[in-house]
Amino acid sequence: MTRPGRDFFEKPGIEVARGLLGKILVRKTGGGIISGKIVETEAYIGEEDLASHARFGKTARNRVMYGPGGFLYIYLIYGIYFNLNIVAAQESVPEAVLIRALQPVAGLELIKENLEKFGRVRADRNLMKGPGKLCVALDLDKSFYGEDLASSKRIWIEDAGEAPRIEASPRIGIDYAGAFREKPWRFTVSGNSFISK
DNA sequence: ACATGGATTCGCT
DNA sequence: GCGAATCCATGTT
Repeated sequence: MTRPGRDFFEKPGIEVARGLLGKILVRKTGGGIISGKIVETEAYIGEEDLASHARFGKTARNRVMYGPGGFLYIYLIYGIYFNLNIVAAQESVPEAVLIRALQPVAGLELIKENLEKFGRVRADRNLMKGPGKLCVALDLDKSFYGEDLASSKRIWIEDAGEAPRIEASPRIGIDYAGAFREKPWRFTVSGNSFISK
């Protein structure tokens, strides 16, 4: 297992979104290791992408998107859930990849504990399907904003050497995005049952 | 300051 | 497959 370095992330967002599929996201908590295979991603590409948080330019919230690739962009959505993004492309180019679903690999008990703690989410179904639940399962919060995947000791990516077959489709939940609504920038591992839809 | 609205989820059909 | 709840951080759209 090798850990992708800065160069892996400092490529166009679409390439990173595809490249992340089949890789393992590892989270080290006080209780142990949680890990999952990335099976669903979405790319958000630049200020002209009307679905992207960068569409209004640089703000306090999205500033990390304008930094170098490989850092985490985490934000609160609907007042309750966090979403996990990985910044792509080079400094000053605001691109990011939303992680939408993981296939559990290790730490199933910890995942269930985290979901139970959250209360709203039942622990017995669809463990890491959907970006909000995935963050609950991994016990991620605002303190991970700006975390560096290339050097962090509590969250990182490992390359399992897999090159899965990939399908592209329109992104989820962005009906407001006008001409960008139909862009096929959502990527899934072909035939995998752990994707969110 | 504060109204706004959302890169969702769940539960019901 | 669809509709509605939910609620706080964000940007002032």
